[in-house]
Amino acid sequence: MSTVKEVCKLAGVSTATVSRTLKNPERVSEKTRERVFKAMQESGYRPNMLASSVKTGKSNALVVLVPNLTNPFFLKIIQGIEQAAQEKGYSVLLGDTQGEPERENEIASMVLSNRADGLIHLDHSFPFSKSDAHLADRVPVVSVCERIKGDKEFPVIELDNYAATRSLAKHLVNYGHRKFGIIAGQEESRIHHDRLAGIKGVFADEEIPFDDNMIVGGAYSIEVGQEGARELMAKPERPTAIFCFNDDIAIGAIFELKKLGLRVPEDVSVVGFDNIKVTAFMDPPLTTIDQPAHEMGRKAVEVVLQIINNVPLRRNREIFPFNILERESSGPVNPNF
Amino acid sequence: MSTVKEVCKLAGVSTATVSRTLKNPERVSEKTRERVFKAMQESGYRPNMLASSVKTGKSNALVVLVPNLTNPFFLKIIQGIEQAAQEKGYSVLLGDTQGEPERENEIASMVLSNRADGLIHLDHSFPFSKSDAHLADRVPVVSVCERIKGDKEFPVIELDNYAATRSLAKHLVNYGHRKFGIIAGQEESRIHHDRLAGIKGVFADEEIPFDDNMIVGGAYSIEVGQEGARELMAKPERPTAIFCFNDDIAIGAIFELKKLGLRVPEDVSVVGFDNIKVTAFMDPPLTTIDQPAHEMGRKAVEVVLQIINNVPLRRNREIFPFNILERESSGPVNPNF
DNA sequence: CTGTTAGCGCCTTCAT
DNA sequence: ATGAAGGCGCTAACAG
Repeated sequence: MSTVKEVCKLAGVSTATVSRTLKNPERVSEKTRERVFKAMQESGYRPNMLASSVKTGKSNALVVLVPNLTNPFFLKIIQGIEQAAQEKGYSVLLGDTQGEPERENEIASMVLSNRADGLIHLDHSFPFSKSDAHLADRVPVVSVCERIKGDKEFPVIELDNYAATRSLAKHLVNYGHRKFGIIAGQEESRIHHDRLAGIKGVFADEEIPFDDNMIVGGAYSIEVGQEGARELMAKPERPTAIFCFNDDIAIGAIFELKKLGLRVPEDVSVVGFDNIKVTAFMDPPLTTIDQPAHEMGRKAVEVVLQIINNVPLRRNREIFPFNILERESSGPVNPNF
Repeated sequence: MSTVKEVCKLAGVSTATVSRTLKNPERVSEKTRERVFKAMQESGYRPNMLASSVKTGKSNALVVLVPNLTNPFFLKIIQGIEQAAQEKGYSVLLGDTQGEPERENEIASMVLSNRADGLIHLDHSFPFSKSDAHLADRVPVVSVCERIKGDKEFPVIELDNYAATRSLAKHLVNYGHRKFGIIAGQEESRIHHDRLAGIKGVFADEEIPFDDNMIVGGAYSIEVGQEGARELMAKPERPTAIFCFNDDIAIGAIFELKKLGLRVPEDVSVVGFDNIKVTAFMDPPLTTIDQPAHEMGRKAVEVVLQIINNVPLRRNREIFPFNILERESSGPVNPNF
């Protein structure tokens, strides 16, 4: 790989002129510009990004921390991030944390060692290690779809989870359901709270009794959905409708309900959350909440770049609108069930 | 962010000693080592990766080119890549190309500008622009699951696609099927050829006639699966079994067949390819080919690192074993159909 | 408009 | 075992 110097020799100019030809072409006469470009061609010159980054202190890269790469919902977000980043001339460093704190720490530390200028976090954990915590103050961080817990309030891009589950709950209540089950994900997270509160709010409005032992689950996976459905249907008072806190859980739940010989939605209604692509093609198509994941990813990039460029943020929370998709996995309560 | 110099001052040593403390601790006396570490702590020092990369000429990063981030199969590969890279101290730059040549060119050029040391490609296109082609000769490139077309033979990690579709075809023929349809992805790629050849090989063995107008499709998406199924079922001689060249296509095909009032597998058998997670939880669970995507991703990292480190490769093609999963979307031919 | 010069932060001989 | 000094490739004043 050839360097500036070779281009200098070939074009008969100084390094400054070469640099300028690339960064401020208008400050170079057309003649020399052409000569320099030609020299670049001939020598196969490529500017060394790293070298210029050392100078400017900017790596033009963003790190994305994702708890689980195989969750299609995250992928939609990441795709949005990726596209927005490309448009802005940034590249994306991907870190699959598997929810393990050590991995989070290690990946997050990339932004401390100048590999990246900012960090986008798709989980609720504080990603830095204790010893790095004080360094993290100056680092541009944004969280998407979750809120990072801890003292510092990081900017966040999120859905109105409370209103979303309210609308799901109303939808099911309107169908006559009174006995519910919930299969949740990780319970420590903020979105868990918001979603639960939304449901319980409707129950309170409608004076529907609900016992917390009808909440099962613990992770956002198909397997948890299966296990959760089995558990709920073994309760003394079986639910006629089940809230699943994401679509993967709903996929597992529906699979298991069918295996138990139950029909969806004739016997049990099931609703999901996220609207991953495949839910529209399931049997039955899943009633769920559509999150504008792609747009949320784009917004995350926008916000983190504002922080990087010291543009003051309008607000610390960006709340995106949801959309309830009433498909065929939910229906009227079955009086004979 | 503090630099070496501050550590020097605090510890009362030279920059060389600080550098050595990190890279060759054994060459520094225990006393000073401790002093230096303490100084690092106090000043919150983080080595600037970029700066050292300029010196060493290694960025310790790999670029991954993906045609479509939302395809779950690619995600399994990427997860494998990510993990292996992390273990080796490399970070992963992700580039979603959307199959667009310009994007490919731009992302691939990162490896020319020293942002990355190597490139892993999940598509069959030659990723560099024409003007970069001659520079690409010296760049470590590996392709996974596809073979990069062009003059140069890049190392490739792949499945025995021929044998895999052979086994699917035998499976269906054993069930008595004689009338087939195929919904394919992009037809220019090598894997398309191999998979088609595998199927036709079995047809030849069994003297089963097959007309190429029973091949439809054009992309690896759910929508193409839907459209393909509709098209095939409108043919004068309807197939009793359909090969889908990936699982997304199969998902769309099954959805559409049901919509047409047909039962799977009682009326029509459907088989997929890849074994993405959700296929095990569909109704009916999909018969498909399991690819060890995770391991293939890991292998890709291993191979590209060998090239980077000038370790001679044992072979230019690594062929991974497949596994046919006979689930419930395929069954005996229906004589009344 | 162009060249000279002085670094960016780190690594690495070469001395001591 | 440690320090001084030069340089990786590029950028950014400052001159001219």
